[in-house]
Amino acid sequence: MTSQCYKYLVVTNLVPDVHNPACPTRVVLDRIGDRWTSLVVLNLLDGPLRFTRLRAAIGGVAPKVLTQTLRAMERDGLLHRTVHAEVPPRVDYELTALGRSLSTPIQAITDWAEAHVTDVEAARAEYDAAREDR
Amino acid sequence: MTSQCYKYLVVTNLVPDVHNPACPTRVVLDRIGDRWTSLVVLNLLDGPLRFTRLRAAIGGVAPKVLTQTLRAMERDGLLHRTVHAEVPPRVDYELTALGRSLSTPIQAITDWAEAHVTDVEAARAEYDAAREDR
DNA sequence: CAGTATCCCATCAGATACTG
DNA sequence: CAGTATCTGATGGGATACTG
Repeated sequence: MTSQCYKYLVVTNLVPDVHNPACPTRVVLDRIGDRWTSLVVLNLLDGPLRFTRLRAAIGGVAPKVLTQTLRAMERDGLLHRTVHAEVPPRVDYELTALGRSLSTPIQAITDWAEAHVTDVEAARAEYDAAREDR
Repeated sequence: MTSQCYKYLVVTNLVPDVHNPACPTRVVLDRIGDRWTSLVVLNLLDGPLRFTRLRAAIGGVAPKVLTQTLRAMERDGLLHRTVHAEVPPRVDYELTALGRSLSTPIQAITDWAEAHVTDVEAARAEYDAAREDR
């Protein structure tokens, strides 16, 4: 149920800490592994955006889902949500320093992906071809 | 439906490539964002393991799920699966060079998590406390 | 404009039992 | 030993319509 905690694995090669409910790396993977969080981070790096602009910048995200994503990120301290007392309403989303710092691991993933996606796709094609021969 | 591709976002700030079905970063996030792949990578860094040993090393993963994970990783060229013609059967799982290289972005995530998990948890506590006051 | 409210589905993941 | 088969539930994500 609970998984090994990466911290102890990487640092000391210890046995699984089965009763650790909040493995740091698991927390982060659950967040940036979702569909939209990393795109939100990248799109807000240049400065704050309001809801509709952000949604258009990302593309293809339903308003409900974007709201969920932004609320979760706000809760985690990754961004600030600022409601301006205007009509029509204006809400700005801006990364915190913590949120901006998340671009480092995201960039590491993007870099790896760019460098190796052709290898992955070749491997998939080969694997699938081998299975088709039967 | 299809999301913006990270490549064009990061490199050129272009508009969403809505019809790109295989955004490299999306492919990678879908893989390492799952529950077990990154733990498999970390546990195989020191050398090959057979199924049951790997399962014990990771801890808490059902055999069906581990098999799914390993098959997907094999298909992506991240590891080799070697069946020895013995009784009882012996199957070794060993990372490829590609699989080992994946430890770089995984490590970037782990590092970020270790460095900032207290910030995230503090933000969560604050957020939840603020909501409870009503 | 910035969301909510509903409904819905696919997928992931786990539990459990069984097998070549 | 190294899986497969089956069932099940949780959750993430999406479509659509509506509202303060």
